[in-house]
Amino acid sequence: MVRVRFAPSPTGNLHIGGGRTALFNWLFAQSQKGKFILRIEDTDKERSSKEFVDEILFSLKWLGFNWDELYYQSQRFDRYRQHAEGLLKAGLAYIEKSPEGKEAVIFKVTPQKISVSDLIRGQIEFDASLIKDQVLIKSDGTPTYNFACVVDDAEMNITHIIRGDDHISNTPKQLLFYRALGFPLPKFAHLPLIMGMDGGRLSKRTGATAISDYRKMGYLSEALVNYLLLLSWAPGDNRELISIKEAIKLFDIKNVNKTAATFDLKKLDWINNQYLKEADPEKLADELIPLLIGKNYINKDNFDRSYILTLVKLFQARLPRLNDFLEWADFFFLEEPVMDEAAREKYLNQDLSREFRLFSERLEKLANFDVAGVETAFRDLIAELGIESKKLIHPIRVALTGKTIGPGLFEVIYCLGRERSKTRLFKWVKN
RNA sequence: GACCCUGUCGUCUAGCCUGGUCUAGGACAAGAGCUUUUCAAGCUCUCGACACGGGUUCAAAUCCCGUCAGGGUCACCA
Repeated sequence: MVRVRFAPSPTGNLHIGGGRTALFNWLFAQSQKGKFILRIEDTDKERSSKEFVDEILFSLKWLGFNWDELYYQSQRFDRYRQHAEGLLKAGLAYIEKSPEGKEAVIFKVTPQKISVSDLIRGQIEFDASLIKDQVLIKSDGTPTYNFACVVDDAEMNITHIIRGDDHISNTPKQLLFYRALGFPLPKFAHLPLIMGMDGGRLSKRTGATAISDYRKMGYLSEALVNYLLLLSWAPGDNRELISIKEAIKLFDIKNVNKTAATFDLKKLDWINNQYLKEADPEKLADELIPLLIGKNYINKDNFDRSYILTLVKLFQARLPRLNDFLEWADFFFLEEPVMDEAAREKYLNQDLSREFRLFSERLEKLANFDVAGVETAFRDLIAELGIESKKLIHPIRVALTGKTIGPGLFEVIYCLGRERSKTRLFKWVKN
C-alpha cells in the first residue's frame, strides 16, 4: 500500500511551492489508491503557530487535498528521544555538552559512498566524508529536522517521499539515519523548484506566494491546481486543461520534469479564465455576494440574487480573475458610473444631446424591454439618423458604464434597466 | 568556495529512454488582422528555441565527454 506524506512546517502560510508538493503527493496517492498523510512539523516552538497550522489546513482543503491521517511532531518528542537513546546505546551517536551543561545527541557520520535512486532523477551519488556529524537531539531536547523526519517517515510507513529539490542534499544524511536505525528505505522523488519571474526564488517581491493570496484574488482552486500541475508535468498530448480526475488517471511520477519552472501569472490568468467560463454561475455568485456586501454594492439583508446571477453570466466569460467582476461591473451597483476620463474625452467630448434624447425616447416607447428590443430600437434609430452604429454605440457605453470595455451594449442596457439607462444618458443632454 | 541538481521559443512544455518520420509540435505572452459594438472574450496569421565546443555514427535535440550558465544545499531552521 502506497503511503505518502506532505510535511509542512507551520512557520508561515502554505505557499505555492508547498501547494505543488502537496498536489504531487496527493495525486500520486490517488493514482496508486494509496494514503495521503499530513504531518505538521512543529518542532520549532518559537517559530510555529496555531494560526499557521489552521491556515495550512484550510488552504489544503481549499485546493481539494484531503488527508487520511494527521500527525503533529510536537506530540511525538518521546519517539525521537527513544530512537536517539537507541543510537547512543549502539555506539552510533555520542553526547556533547554545551558550556551551560546542556546535552545534545550527535550522530557519528562514517565516511562512505552513498547513492540514491531517485524516481525522477535516477541515480544520485554522494560522498559522506563531506558530511559532518549530525545533531539528532538539540540541547533544548527537541529533535532536528532530518532526524524527526526519518523517524516519522519510518514509523508512519511512508513508502514514497515526494518533496522539493531543495531536499536532495538532506537525502544522504537521512539515508545514514535509516541504516543506523535499521529502517527499510522508502523511495525518493525530488520535484523541481518553482521560480519567480525574475529567475530567482519565488518571493513576495516577484508576486504573491501564499495559496490563500490567490484565493483572495479570485482564482478558482481548480484553475490553480491545473496550473501547478502543468508546471512540471504534461499529459503528453498537448492538452493544457486537465481536470484533477483525468490527472489522477494519467499521472505518472516518472513523467515529472527535472527542470525548475518559472511561475507565470499570465498563463495562470488564462487558465483561470477558461475555468471561469465553464464555472457554475450559482457558485460564482456565492463567492461574489460577500464581496459585494463588503463593498456596500448590495445590502446584506435585502438583495436580488437572481439579478446578481444575471450579471455573473454576463461577465464570467471575460474575467481573468473572479474578483475583477467587482471593478468591471461596478456601474451596476453604483448610483453613478465611475468615469474613465480618457474614455469621456474620446467619446463624450461632443454634443450628442439629440441622439441621446432620441434613443431614450425609443427605450421609453419599447413595448418589450429585452435585449432584442433594445437592439431593434438602436438599429432603427441609427438607420433613421443615417449614421454608423459605432458613432453612437461607444458614447452610449461610456455614458452608461464609464468604461470603453465591457459586455455587449444591448445586454448592458437591458440589465441596467430602462430608468437607469435613461437617467445616465440624460446627464449628457444639454437643454 | 565545496558538493548536488538542471539546461528545447520571453514563459510552460512535446520530442530525448528505444538516434533517422524534427526544415523541432502545442499552449501562454507579444505583434498584426478579422469580429457591419468595445475588449481584458472569440477566430485567423506572424514572430520565436534544441546553451556552447568536441566526439561516436551514414545520420544527434536525442548517445558520450568537456566548457559555460542557472538553481539548490552546506545550522543545535525546517
